[in-house]
Amino acid sequence: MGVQEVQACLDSAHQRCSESGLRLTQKREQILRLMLEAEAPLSPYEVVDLYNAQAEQNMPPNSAYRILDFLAEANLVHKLNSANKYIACSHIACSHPHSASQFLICSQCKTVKEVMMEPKLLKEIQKNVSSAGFKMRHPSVELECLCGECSES
Amino acid sequence: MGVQEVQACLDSAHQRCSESGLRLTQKREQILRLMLEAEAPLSPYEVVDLYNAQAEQNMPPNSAYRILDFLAEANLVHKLNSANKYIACSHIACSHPHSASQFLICSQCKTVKEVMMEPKLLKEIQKNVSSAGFKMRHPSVELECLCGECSES
DNA sequence: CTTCTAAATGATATGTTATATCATTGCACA
DNA sequence: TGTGCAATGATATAACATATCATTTAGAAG
Ligand SMILES: [Zn+2]
Ligand SMILES: [Zn+2]
Ligand SMILES: [Zn+2]
Ligand SMILES: [Zn+2]
Repeated sequence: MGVQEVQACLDSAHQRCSESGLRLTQKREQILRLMLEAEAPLSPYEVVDLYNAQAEQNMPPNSAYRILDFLAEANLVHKLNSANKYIACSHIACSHPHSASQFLICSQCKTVKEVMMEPKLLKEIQKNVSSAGFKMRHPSVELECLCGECSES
Repeated sequence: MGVQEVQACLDSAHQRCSESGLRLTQKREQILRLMLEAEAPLSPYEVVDLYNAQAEQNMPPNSAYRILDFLAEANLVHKLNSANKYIACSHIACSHPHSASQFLICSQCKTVKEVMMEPKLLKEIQKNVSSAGFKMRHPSVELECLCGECSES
């Protein structure tokens, strides 16, 4: 992701946060930028290492955990449960509201693609939930895949 | 799950394993029984504790990890990525083949319900994967929910 | 029924990840 | 310019996961 795209995401993130009364502090913004530039899933400890290398500071692990939690709560990053890592949302600068996503994860090269679920599909899933007497709060659809490149070789 | 149901699952598991050339050893069977009786997600360390309490033996953690891995590979238990726990498959004794499942997880009481995905739904998900140029290997659909009881109170 | 072999399990150590607790900083608001 | 609460830092430790090598066990071969 180019510098100007990253900046667009950060701007959009600031706007969205202030609209919802969330505080995108300097540290949180720094971590978000880092995630946007990484374009790959990062664990909290990997975030710490990257941050400390770049900023020549010393962020403690619990701060990384807290900040990633915040960003995930704000839908600016997503947690990939199958890897216990986080990845920047691919739709921060998009105008449409963020609905549920499918995450296509290449088991070989670890590339991740975030695809919005069509309303029809989401409704289909929702239907099964309701008929079991449950109420859905947050779906997590992670698909272990092979990406185009990796399935060729 | 009653004693006779557990036994039916174990019998079915033995049959399925021998058909696929897998070895459902004594330890593996003991752990599977334990999971069937628990009817709740258990972490490897919880399995160790339960086993050691019941059998008054001392299973090391790595054995629990290995055995749970084996059982998951054999589709006799499933790994819940969002909790890093395992739960016995609800369809061991069923005659139909095991396709992909949705896991409805109550965030409050941690009840889990495993619901088979209808082919139509699976195909819908698959479609999005293909159109992104990926090949699906193993879907993980975990839905953070409130169960019937918990959503009332 | 032995003996052999590979797979499974145990023992042990250690690396990694996650969290708990309290102190300190810094920003919003009066 | 204080005052209070949210955010972050410092530190310790708990919980989780894995690596390595030894030992046992189960199945195959003779
Ligand atoms: Zn997103
Ligand atoms: Zn790939
Ligand atoms: Zn199942
Ligand atoms: Zn519940």
